[in-house]
Amino acid sequence: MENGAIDMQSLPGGFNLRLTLESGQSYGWRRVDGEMFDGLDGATYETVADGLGIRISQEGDDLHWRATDDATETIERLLRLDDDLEHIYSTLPDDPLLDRAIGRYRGMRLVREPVFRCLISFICSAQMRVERIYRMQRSLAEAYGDEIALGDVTIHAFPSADQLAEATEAELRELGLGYRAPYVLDTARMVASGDAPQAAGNLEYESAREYLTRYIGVGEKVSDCVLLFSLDFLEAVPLDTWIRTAIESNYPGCDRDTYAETSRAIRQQFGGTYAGYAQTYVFHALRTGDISNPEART
DNA sequence: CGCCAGGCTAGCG
DNA sequence: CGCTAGCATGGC
Repeated sequence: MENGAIDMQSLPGGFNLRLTLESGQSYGWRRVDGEMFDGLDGATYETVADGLGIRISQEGDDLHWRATDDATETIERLLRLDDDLEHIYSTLPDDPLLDRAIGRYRGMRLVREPVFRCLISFICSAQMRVERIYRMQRSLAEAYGDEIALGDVTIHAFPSADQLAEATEAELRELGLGYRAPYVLDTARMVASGDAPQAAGNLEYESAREYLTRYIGVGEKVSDCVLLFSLDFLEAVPLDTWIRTAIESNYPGCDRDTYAETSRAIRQQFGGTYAGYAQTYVFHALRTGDISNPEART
């Protein structure tokens, strides 16, 4: 077991652990000192990544961690501490909605999620409330994942594709996955048989989005989530219900006939390269109701 | 009770 | 191709 702290004082744009892990991007961290969204500061979270059991919490400019081995590089990668947030903010457009979201959520970073659990998480996300998605992924981890001992606590890893491929559809329905159960199972079996989603990483963005729809339960929107939250396509803008609402009210010129065309328009509206950052700030603001949309029709 | 949630698939025309 | 009915489950 090792302990450490990462000093984030000099990190451009800062860092906010709670916003980063409770904004519906990653469903792979479990909050251990309370339920998700209960608003407590100094929250503590656990996950397993790179085979390491990790527990982290934030106190001011320090990100404290305890892990089964040195987890510094893993944490920096998972939480995108390599992103220059100030530069990214500077590429996003000035508009009332985005300005207020950035002002309120300064330090919220995108995540760089392990791709298989990201894929499964967002297959499960279809027609599902964010709060329930967290519980579903935790159920999958407890039912099929490895148990990692960290001191006197046990952390459940998200199952590998091989592990999840051994489940049955009936079991997954028992966990409350509903009609997504066969999607999850078929996708896990595809990945387990060697069809790796990482292959999308070598493609140009729109080709990559098309590529991931090969998996059962993955359409354009879920594909965009995987590209954005796992595969470093920061220009990806998942067109979910909240973003579509924002497009209608705030960026009506971006509303087109097809997903692909609306995607191009909103990506350009959000400054191109880091458009996915804008998407995530707007998504969190509208979903939580933290910010009343200045352009919304009442 | 009805409605809706980070949509997708299959099966039409 | 584009379009849409149907889909599980739980919380309000």
